Amino acid sequence: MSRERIAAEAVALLDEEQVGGLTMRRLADRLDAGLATLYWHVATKDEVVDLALDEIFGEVRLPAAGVHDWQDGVRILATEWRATMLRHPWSAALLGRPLLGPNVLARTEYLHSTLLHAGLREPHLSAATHAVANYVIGSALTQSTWRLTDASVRRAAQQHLHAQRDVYPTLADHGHLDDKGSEDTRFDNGLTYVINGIEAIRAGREPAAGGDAPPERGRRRAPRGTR
Amino acid sequence: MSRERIAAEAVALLDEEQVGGLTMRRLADRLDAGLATLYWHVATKDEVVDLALDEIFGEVRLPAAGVHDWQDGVRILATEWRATMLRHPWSAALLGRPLLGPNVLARTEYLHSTLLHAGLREPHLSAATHAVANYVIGSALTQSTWRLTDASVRRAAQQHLHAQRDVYPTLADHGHLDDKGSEDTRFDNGLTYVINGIEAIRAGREPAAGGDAPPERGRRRAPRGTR
DNA sequence: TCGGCGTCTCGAACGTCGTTCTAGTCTCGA
DNA sequence: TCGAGACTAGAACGACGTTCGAGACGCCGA
Repeated sequence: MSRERIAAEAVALLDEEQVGGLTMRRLADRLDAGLATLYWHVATKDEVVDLALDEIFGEVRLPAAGVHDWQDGVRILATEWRATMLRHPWSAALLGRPLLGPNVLARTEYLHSTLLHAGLREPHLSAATHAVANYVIGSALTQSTWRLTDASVRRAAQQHLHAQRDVYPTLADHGHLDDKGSEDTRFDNGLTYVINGIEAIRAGREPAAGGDAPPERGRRRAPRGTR
Repeated sequence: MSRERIAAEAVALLDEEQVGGLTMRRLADRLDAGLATLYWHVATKDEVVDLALDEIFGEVRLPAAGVHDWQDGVRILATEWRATMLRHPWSAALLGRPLLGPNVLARTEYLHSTLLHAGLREPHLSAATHAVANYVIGSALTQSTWRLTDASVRRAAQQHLHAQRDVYPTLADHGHLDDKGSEDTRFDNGLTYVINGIEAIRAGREPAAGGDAPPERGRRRAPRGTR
């Protein structure tokens, strides 16, 4: 038994039975091993979850280097990232832990360096990096959750919304919970807003509201009176 | 004992001890009641979680109606929303369930109607609504998670990153995990990208990439040949 | 060849959790 | 007075995460 096998089998178990199905006992059974054996290779269940999460982030293919402009690069990465999370919908519910595995870091590295080479500088460099990542995470979380909710609850919610159309007029009238349009298209459009918003700053078309930028590395704050 | 007290006490318990501290037994103790009593008022623990989540979303103050332009309205709502989630960091980890409480719906209603009155139409109306919401959720999730991680783990992660600066050159050089700048500012900047991106579409300054818009309600597709 | 020491395996158990069962108390209208 | 609901609660069940101690396996120096 190896950590790789544990990670792979944990992913398979999660794919089949979602978060509630991941049990140390069940995982040990799948590995044809005793429960204590599993605990010899892994300290806690949280560690298994971290392994499973980083495992699936390894599925996110990085765009080829130097082929795309920054917008396409970001768009490809975000799309791949989201697709991976939707392929493993349990991942969204488990994000309440720091993601520090090598695969996750590699994807963040790509995103950050792409935006850096696009010409972004602090404070917008890290703001843009987080903006894209957070948009992807939030979208995947919302959508996975909705997808994992049984159809009966979904239908009940929709009826509840329409029954209270005086309280929620806009939501009811526009069928907020209905499956209107493709969810993929909605994600793409939202991603476009984010990318266009970043591009406007990058190209200097918008006032760089900025905020308190951290002092540049290796550079000192200008002495009083030089400005 | 009432559902209101249960919700309030559950929030208090979660605030003090995070997700792991919420136990039906502990909650019953805080309510000066037996365990079975609690189960008479509430069917499952999930129900308690739903109550607690909707309870804190009631803290999100809606912007005054008709005072702000749509950008300020969205910005105020998003800022309040995020502040509430950061005030109760456990909320981020519990979002893997459908949010259908009245308080959550009321906030979504405000967001949706604000964007509608700004002039947005499908497919951009729902795309923009989800974009703002998902950005807020993703940001709050990322930040709460990082905040709940003990300082020792955070330090270890930073050192790990710098030790492998050949693997993650950009992240290490820019101190990706360091607390650079204010997190509030970073959130504000990211929100600006999203809002500006939406505004560009709304004002027609960007090609409305669109995608497959659902047919308008009550309107039929134009018959063949009329275009 | 032997003995010993890491590596790996595992059955059994502990404590805690969510949940249920059953029996009990209280209040109030008929 | 009495009976039916509203409400309380002790005790238990099964499943979970985790730990303990004992054993099996292979390799290496003596």
